Amino acid sequence: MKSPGPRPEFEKLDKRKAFILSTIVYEYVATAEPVGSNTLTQKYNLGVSSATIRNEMAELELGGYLVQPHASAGRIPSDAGYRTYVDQLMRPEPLSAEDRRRVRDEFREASRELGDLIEQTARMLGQMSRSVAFMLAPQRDTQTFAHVQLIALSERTGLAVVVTSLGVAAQHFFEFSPAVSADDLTRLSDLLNARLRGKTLRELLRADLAGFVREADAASELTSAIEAAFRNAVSSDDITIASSGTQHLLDQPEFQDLRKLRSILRIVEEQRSLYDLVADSFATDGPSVKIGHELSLEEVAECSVVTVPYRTADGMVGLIAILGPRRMPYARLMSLASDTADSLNLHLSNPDTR
Amino acid sequence: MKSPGPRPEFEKLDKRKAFILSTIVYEYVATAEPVGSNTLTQKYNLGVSSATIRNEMAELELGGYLVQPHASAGRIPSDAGYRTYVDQLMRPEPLSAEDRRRVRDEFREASRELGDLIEQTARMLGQMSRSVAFMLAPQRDTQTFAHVQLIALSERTGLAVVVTSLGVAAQHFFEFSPAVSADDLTRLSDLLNARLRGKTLRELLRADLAGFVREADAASELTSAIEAAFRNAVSSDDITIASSGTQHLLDQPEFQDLRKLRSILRIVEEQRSLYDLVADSFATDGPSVKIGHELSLEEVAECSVVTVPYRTADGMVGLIAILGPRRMPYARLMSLASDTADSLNLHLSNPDTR
DNA sequence: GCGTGGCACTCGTGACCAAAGACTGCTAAG
DNA sequence: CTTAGCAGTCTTTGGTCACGAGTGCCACGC
Repeated sequence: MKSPGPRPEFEKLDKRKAFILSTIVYEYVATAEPVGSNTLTQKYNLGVSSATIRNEMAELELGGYLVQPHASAGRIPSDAGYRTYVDQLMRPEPLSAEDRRRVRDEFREASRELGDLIEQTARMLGQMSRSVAFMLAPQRDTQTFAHVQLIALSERTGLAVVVTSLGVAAQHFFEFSPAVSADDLTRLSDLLNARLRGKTLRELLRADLAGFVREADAASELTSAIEAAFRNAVSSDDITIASSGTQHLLDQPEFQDLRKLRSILRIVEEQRSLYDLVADSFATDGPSVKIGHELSLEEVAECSVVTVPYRTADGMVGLIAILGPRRMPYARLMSLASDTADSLNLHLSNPDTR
Repeated sequence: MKSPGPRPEFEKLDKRKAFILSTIVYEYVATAEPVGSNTLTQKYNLGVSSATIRNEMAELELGGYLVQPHASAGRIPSDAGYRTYVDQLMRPEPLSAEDRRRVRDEFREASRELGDLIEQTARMLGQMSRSVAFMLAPQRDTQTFAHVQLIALSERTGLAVVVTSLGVAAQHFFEFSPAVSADDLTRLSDLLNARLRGKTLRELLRADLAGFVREADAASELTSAIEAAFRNAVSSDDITIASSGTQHLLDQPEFQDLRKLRSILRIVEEQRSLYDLVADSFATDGPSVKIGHELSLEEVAECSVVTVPYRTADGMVGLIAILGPRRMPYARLMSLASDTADSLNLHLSNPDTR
């Protein structure tokens, strides 16, 4: 503690400390065992004795980069340790040729319908990451309106289907009395399509729906049905999330404790929590990482999440996310998520693939 | 072994054996502990001594109704024991007033769109059963066609949306060259709707699509697009299954073993396996139960499943399923599933609710 | 000042063992 | 047919002990 600054321990790490920290992260990620000074000197070529490492490790612990699970154990990285590793120390790790090929080929035959697409991608990522992968569909309010169809199902009931360039965005059952003719519905559909084409869904909400209904000479009761359908379409209440790979959590030594596992599983099943966990990453560019307590839920304080946004042709943003133990192979998962986002972007922006 | 028949042990149980077997099932379901003769005489009013119970239990074991986990433990029911209990011994257990109310009220505000509906129901059942609940959407090939819309997205790409009375059944992106006019698409849509209304989806596949396309004077390339969309709509490849409540498995003592838990989780995540597990129950009427090895997958040999079909207004059949440990409260779960199916049936058949 | 060898100390882990407890099956008697 | 009693078996639990891993610190040497 002879350094001048007020928080000397958070100054930039010297070269040796940096190397030791990286090595500890690397080793701990690989083995899931706390790393001791002996392991370090024996398995890696440090050029100094274990006693020196011990001193360095003690300082790293003081600096908040490492913690000791118990007195006679080695050290493991703290949240801050991982953070430093991810931000400053680790080298990017490109995917293996085989993995890269798999990611690229995944979309060759893929659907363009968004729901199918995110489910398929989630499944692939779950397998390849050996972690929990989940996919958040793009916020819908900026998708481009393509079509609305009011369909008569019976004399008094109908279905409104709202379609965007990415597929069906919403459907809404409605009823009316007195009866409305199928012709009315068709006429109104046609008029809406003519007037609204090219707008975003959000803009639809502000359109003069009542005016259109009058213009089409249709029953005024339909106004509220259409409005409800549009509201439904932009609603972010039903966030679409596909997830896959929860069973991999069971392989992780840190989740042998069933209580921990249970609360994590609960989070993963609650789409809302998942959404809140990563929602702020929609605005980022490229991969970003949240480590341990940086996640806003106590239940996943022992997890980390890698996220990458993906974009559709209309510039809408969805999110790829991979959740695993803090002890995750960050570099590889970031590459995996990035490459997947790239492939997905390509697939979504190229109208000639299907 | 003094009875005359070839399999005397499977003859109808006498009254006392029946009572003992029921009590053992009851007790084991409640406590998850093997049941011994002492527990039985002390907690339940048997009127005979534990030695007598021991003799009876030995015979029940010989008859295949009970097994002993190890020599100095009590007995637990075998698959056959549970089967006998479910088929012959147990009394139906109506839901509590509160639970019944919850099931009834669940659909008051519910959507009529099938996807939303089964997801909501699965969530409710997951909570109320404290087991894994899953919902299989009705086979689609018998749903009634309501509408098809061919929508131009760009000069060379389009989207076909197939709608049934239960909501959107399928969407299919297509492309064509040379370009096709939006008018062509509209004209063809109108003609298809006029010609096909009221048929089942399965029948659509046999319709003379090429003829319709000619009749509408539309580009013949569209034939294959429509065909693909229809095929998509009836395809049972993408079975829709919603599931909920996996975290409850962790509470069960029998799944503390992570290996077991893992393989079950894998099954639950694989929709295909879930489907195969219960597919034959589509044909049943009312609740049915599969116990342990009666399930075709070794991974769930320690589980049981309760299923109940539900029906839509068109007479289509979906499935409610609850999967839990063999040691599940059969009577209650059967009531829960049944009542839910009833409410769902009502909701789906009544066109005035929405 | 920095690195190093050595050493005492702390803890968690796994092995081993003994005692306790839970049930059973069997036998002999009512 | 039922029952009390008893011997036998097997799991569970708790405790002790030795071991090993790893640390922190100190004194020494460059």
